[in-house]
Amino acid sequence: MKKAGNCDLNTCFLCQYSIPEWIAAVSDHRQHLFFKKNETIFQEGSPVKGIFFLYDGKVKVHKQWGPDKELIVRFAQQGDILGHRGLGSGERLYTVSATAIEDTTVCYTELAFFEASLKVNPSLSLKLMQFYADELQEAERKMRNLVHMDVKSRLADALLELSRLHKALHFTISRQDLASFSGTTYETIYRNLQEFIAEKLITVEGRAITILSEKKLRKYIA
Amino acid sequence: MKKAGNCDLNTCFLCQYSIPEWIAAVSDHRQHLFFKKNETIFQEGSPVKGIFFLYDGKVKVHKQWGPDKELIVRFAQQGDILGHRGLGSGERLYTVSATAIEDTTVCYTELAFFEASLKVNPSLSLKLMQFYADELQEAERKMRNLVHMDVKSRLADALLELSRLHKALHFTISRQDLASFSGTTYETIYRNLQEFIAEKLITVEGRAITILSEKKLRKYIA
DNA sequence: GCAAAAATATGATCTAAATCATATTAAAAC
DNA sequence: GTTTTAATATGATTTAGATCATATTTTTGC
Repeated sequence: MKKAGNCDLNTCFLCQYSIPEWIAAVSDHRQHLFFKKNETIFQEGSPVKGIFFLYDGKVKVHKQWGPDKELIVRFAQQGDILGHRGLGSGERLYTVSATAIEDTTVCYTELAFFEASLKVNPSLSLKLMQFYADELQEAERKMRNLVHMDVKSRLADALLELSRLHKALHFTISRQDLASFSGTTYETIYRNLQEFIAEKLITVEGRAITILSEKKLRKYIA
Repeated sequence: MKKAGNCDLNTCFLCQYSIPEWIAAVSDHRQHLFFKKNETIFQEGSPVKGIFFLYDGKVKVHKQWGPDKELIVRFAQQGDILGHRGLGSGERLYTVSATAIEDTTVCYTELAFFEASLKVNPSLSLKLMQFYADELQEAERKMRNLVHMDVKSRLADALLELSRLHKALHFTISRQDLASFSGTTYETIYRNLQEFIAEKLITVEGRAITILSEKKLRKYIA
């Protein structure tokens, strides 16, 4: 991790929903950080010192289980806030890890500054609250899916979610990450991908996946 | 559902974190509702008109799956807010159902009034945000448990959670609800309860469960 | 550029937990 | 207070998906 070039003060969650007068303060208090692919941005269990905003790149937000198992709870996109789970009432420890899955630039602000920003910018608070509500809904939907849907349906859901995030029918992801995101194992993902390929719902070249029929994929979810 | 006696304007999430000057307004805008055991307070998929606060009784917050499967995401306690997931950015539909599991009194306020309350009471907004952060953390922890822990461990987790909520080692819950809360089926819960009884970690009399060894139960989770 | 590590491919085996089936008991409704 | 309905008890059967094993390919660190 090293410092990186400046962000445009216009892209991230913080800048987008702060009043114009506050942007100068943001500019003073932000810090740019660069993470290479596979570098850890923050680690589950370590103390929360600040909040991150993804300026460029891709990040997976995940929970560890033992030495070699994980669950990916979210893929963060440009502009997204990272580390906000630490704002809860308990001890201030990150409850998830964040890892760059490609070279990534983030803006960082100390917790105190972010909390000041919330006080100064009502619409930032409001948006953050909405964001929490949305994430909570999504987490609970996923919980229900884990309990009641089979792997193939969860994989279909994951593929559609990834397509939505990338705003494209084509995207790149490792099978391992796809497994961790679908709440299953590599082997099971491998087999189910084969099935989707055979059914001509997707094509796969290495890590690149292309959705051929969003519609048919969606049928697996309902 | 029918009207019920007045609340004390001191118990619920809304009153607790509103400034004293606002309480009169709350008093004017609240409505008391009474729900008998098994009555639905609100239904997943129906439009959000307002927010509820649990004054007395017990409520399960659950997601439906098909005609006869569900997942209980939370048991609400006295003072708790209900319906707040509706505050997200999407369409204003409840994403969960809430059902009284014993005779229950709730306070109800229309959405507009609650949103006004948020604007007037910064500490209410702050608390709500913390509450969201906490719920999100918990939901993601449960997701991880669903993926990586076996049923027995999840049952242990559920029992300890129920004990925490009731602030007692003794509580009452149907096996069906315990299954829906642990993300499994009635039969599997039945068998695992038998095992815990055999191991002398709990005793069971009808729907009443008593935890004998919190410590040993906790070992199943780590 | 090469060695080591990680990710992928794919079959074989195993097992936890779902489903099915049926009896019994308890609770709620009329 | 009896009928209907829902919850509980418990064994038998099935199955989805995890785990294991091993070969191959790809990526990454030095």
